[in-house]
Amino acid sequence: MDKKSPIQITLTERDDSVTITQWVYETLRGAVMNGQILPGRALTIRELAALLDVSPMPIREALRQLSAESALEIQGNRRVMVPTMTAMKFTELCEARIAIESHAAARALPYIDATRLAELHSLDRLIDQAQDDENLEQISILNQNFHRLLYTANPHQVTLPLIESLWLQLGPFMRLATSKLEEHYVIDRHNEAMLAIEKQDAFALQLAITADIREGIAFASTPELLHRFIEQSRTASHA
Amino acid sequence: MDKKSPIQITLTERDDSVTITQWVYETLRGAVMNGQILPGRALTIRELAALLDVSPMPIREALRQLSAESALEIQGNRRVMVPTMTAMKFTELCEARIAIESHAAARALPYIDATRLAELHSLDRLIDQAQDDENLEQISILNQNFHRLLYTANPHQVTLPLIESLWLQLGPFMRLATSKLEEHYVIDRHNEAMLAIEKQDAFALQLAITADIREGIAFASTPELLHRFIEQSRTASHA
DNA sequence: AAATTATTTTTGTGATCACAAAGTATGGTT
DNA sequence: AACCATACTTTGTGATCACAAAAATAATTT
Repeated sequence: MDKKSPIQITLTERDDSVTITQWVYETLRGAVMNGQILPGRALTIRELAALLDVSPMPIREALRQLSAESALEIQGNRRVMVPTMTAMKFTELCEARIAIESHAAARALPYIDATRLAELHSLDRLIDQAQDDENLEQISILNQNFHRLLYTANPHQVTLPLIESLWLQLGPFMRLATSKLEEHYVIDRHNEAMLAIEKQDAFALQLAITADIREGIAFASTPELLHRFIEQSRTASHA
Repeated sequence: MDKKSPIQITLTERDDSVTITQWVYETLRGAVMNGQILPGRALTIRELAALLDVSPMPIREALRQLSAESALEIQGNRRVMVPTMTAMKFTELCEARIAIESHAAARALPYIDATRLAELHSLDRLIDQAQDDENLEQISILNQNFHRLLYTANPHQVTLPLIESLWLQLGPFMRLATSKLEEHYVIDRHNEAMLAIEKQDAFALQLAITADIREGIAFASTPELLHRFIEQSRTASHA
């Protein structure tokens, strides 16, 4: 058991108002999102239960939910693991993000009022600030919040769960991408998006979102770098 | 308990090679898909356990998975139910289908070889046949198979789980729509799609898929009819 | 020594139990 | 008769246990 790569999960204080299962779910979700669990690493219920100091039951439920969200993968052996990434899959995930998120943005556009636009602006300012501080973790979170705030303007919106699933699958690798951030290479596409919102220009908004996603992936990591990392992470699972 | 609307779930023979949880999941999924459970109807673990004659455990797992797929909804009370539909949500689901599925089709196009095209053709013939027999249930299933076969041509495809989630949410209402089928109103957009495939014309394929989805919803049910049914189904939950 | 079989351990699955919170019904008070 | 407090029931949650399948290890044979 010890020969398997160790898992270092950041544990947050558990609020009693929340069920254990929910807490486990959020904890494991965070661990996957932050790349704390290596792709291909087999996860066992009892191991995680011991790690999080709970009974196997909440683990089972959380694992099943994460699997349904494609954050984890159930192999034929009934074993659960973080899915391995391939360059092609990475491309597909990014293109899916663009297709769905630009659609979600256009659908949200008519519902964005002055209040929400102001909120978007203030979020954007926080992102600028985080960029000055070079706080990569923060940038990533705030960027997600920006997108979420945009799409949820549509009160009838149904795509956010799908989008979050894609984020989850890309999570570990987005993190790598941002970790390579060095220059002021990040052109702020959010301003472009907000300008489009003010003009109620759906097409321009879609272009801005598309560009934002594409650059968010490409700004630091060249295709070659990406490719190399992906292949490297696949071999890591053999450890 | 008996004052609640009764649930009539079609039980299939359980294969021993499959886990009970898996069987329960498929059974409940089918029940939701076929509209056998009224939206808004509260589902309890013990009730379903008694109904399917299994212990509460597999029910719990299946419910959690279905909730993660947006097939069921967890209320604040921790109660689980089939989500209620609104006209706006219905529109959003359809538009999401179009956005994602036309994208998935375009992405699959380069991978469709002669073998798969032949399979698509033979599926299409089966659909024609089912249409002659006015076998609505069959048409619905075969139509899904057609779309699935198309999208899964792409070996790196990541959107099918998302698409299936949308199908699940639309399920009960798609069923209504097809139940209104009377005339030969159904123009076959599948031929259009397959022609586009032969020409390797991505844009034409997207148009065909879009038209297919749009008509699949609209061909029998006028917006007014749809609206009326949706409102009606909402009040049904008060029974 | 390599491959195959046998044994032991680990693991997921599913059933049962205990408990607290939510819901429902009941009975008493205004 | 309407309202509220109390008792009772139902329900989800989480822990524990039993078991069979799978994995890993050890033993045996070719």
